[in-house]
Amino acid sequence: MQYWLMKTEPATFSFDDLMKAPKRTTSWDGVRNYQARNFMQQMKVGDQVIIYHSSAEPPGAAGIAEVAGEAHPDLTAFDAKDDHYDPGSTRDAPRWFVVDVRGVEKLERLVALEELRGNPALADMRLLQRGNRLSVLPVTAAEFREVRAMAKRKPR
DNA sequence: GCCAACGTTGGC
DNA sequence: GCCAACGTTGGC
Repeated sequence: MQYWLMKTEPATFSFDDLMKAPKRTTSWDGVRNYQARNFMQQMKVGDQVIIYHSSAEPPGAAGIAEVAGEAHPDLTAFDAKDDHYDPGSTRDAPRWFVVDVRGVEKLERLVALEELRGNPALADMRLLQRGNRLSVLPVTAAEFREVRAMAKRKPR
């Protein structure tokens, strides 16, 4: 089993939106970055995912999800009217993929980015590396456990 | 293959 | 709204 972190802007699609979705599941569409795509293609059913709220006040880890369906073509790339349309992706040769993500549980509290940065146990977390902009990132098992543990403790 | 211009992400 | 840190595009 592997662990991941996926970013979303809660103003567009929040963790609560995921929990309210049919079967608490949604296709994670719109990823248009090759490195992020490659990570999604590595995901297996049952992999655990931290859902992270970006461009939020405050930004931080909001909830836990799991991979419910492995990579398959992102249909929004074929739709000329969609914001994420890419004429370079065709049904014969899809360029972009989604995974299906199922909400598992909301964290007891949002663990803010600032607090993640302040935790020495997370010093190597990829999310916190300078200049990181990837919307899909691997997380180690230890980092995953630590973020969950932080949500159960009082904020510092 | 180089690299300047441009677009995007995302924290602040 | 600003801007650093990217990734992408396209001329050459």
